[in-house]
Amino acid sequence: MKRSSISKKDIIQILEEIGTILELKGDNPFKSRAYYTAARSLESFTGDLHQAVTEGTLSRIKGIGKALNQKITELVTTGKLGYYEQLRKSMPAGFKDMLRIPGLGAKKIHIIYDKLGIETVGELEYACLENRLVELPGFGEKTQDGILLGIQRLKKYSERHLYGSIIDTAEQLLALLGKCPFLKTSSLAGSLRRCNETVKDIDILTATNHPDLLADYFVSLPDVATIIERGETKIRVKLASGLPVELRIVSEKEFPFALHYLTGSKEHNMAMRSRARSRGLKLNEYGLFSASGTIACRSEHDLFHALDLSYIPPELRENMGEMEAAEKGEIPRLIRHSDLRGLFHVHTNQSDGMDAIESLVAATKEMGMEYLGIADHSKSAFYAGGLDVAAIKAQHDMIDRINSLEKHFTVFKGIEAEILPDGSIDYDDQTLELFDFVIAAVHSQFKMSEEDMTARILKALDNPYVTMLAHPTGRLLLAREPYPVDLVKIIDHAAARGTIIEVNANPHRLDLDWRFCKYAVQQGVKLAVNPDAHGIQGLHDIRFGINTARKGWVSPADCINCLGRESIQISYMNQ
DNA sequence: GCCGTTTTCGGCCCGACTGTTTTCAGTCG
Repeated sequence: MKRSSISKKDIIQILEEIGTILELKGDNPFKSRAYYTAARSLESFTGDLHQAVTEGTLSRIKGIGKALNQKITELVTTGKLGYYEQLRKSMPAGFKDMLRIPGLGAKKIHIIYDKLGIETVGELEYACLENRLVELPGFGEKTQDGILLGIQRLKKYSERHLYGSIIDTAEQLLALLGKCPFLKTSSLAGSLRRCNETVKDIDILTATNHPDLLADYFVSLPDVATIIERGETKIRVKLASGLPVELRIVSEKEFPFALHYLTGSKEHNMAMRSRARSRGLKLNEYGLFSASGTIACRSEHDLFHALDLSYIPPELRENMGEMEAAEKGEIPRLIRHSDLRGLFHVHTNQSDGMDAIESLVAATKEMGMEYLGIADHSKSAFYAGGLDVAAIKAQHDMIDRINSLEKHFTVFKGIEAEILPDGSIDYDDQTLELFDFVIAAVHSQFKMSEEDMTARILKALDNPYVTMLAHPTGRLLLAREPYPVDLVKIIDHAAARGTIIEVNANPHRLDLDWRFCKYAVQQGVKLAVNPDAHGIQGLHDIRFGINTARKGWVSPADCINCLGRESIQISYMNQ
């Protein structure tokens, strides 16, 4: 069979775009949903697409039937899809951007196009300013104002935010709400509660007997800048920073159902509701109902049990296998912050870190850890003050001195060594031998082909001194795309060689991605949740890495830094 | 376009809010 060079990512994007175009064309909404569903299925599919096409196993993937099988096969073999090309030609390119304007959907975009001939966001903005939308059927002054405001906001704010950059704001908001005398219970919900790496807004759920008074309290909080929407149970506002917040208000009795509903994901909710429906029940955010009445649940645990499922932690609710696992009672005991016994990948002021080893040791002990793995940059990272051999020896002397004074704590000697473009490590074996562990990392030459980059990293993993692989894709969330690399190959190779893969906890990285953690764990790869700290403050980023690991189905047994210091020394440190 | 313990056709999660309407359509999550 012929094969094109089209990537899985390209295919996913095309399927999503087809879904969007069908939506815009006013086609059967379930058809467009089928394309979105297929795109999501491919996202979590870790097999080789070319192989699946060759072997005819594509239709085994959930959500891919006859038609999508054909289309994906065409994409994989030719790199193109006639249906998609035609579809794209049949609709102005600007419609896709218009769909991003809040309050504007497929139907309204069509009316605007049919009556005014508007095809782009720019034209639309101009038409609003000329007051030309108000006369359209179903439109009015407020709609036009809303669209104009939406366009301006779209220009001003990026749509997504890093989890790490808004979780504090969210928790502060929750704490402020906690001071309201009418509040009974509250919780964060939405993608923030599911610990997604980036989120669109803050979702908060509250229970009270006095919805009006709680709502008044909320909208009068000093940080609330504008009220976007205010109903009896749902309020949407923007904070002064531009961050959207949605508050839902329910009764205490409804709280568990609403919490589950508002936590999502949407796909998980749909699966839950389908499951309820198939048992003759109805599930919504207010309760679980049978023909004879309501089924009381005091917690989310009760709700899952009522549907014959074991409890599914919020992080796993992505409809990526959690329903099936919960049905069989196979949800793993996910890793927790308190399982951690030590931290690797910490930089000192000897390369580009801010603090001295002694301070980092004290801070790590304060966190209840038994060991600390120092890993400054290696010599090729001159931009970061990478260590030459003399500096390494000086650092090791210092670590020896510290260790000689510590009875219940060990500092391990490590290095974040550069994987050079040819896949070699930037120290000779003699130098590498000096370390307890070596973290291999790519920091240069990102613009290689996927094939070359994969070969580069595979070769580095073959180096017997390499203990673990740092941030496998080099991505910076919302800032820099991952370099092209075949993660499945990397993970398979790490499994074969016993190389550890890092889950980098820096909130800008969170790399290895949770979608691949699950695959790595299934292949028997051990992971290390590493802070990649450049100072004492950065040590606490570890919590973001724990979130990612939990989302990736990682249990304590899969994570080497859940081992005590003696076990880790024996099992994983170079002798 | 997918799917099957209401199965090969006829469903597909379900409700809140807004704005434009006189009872609902569109959008959103």
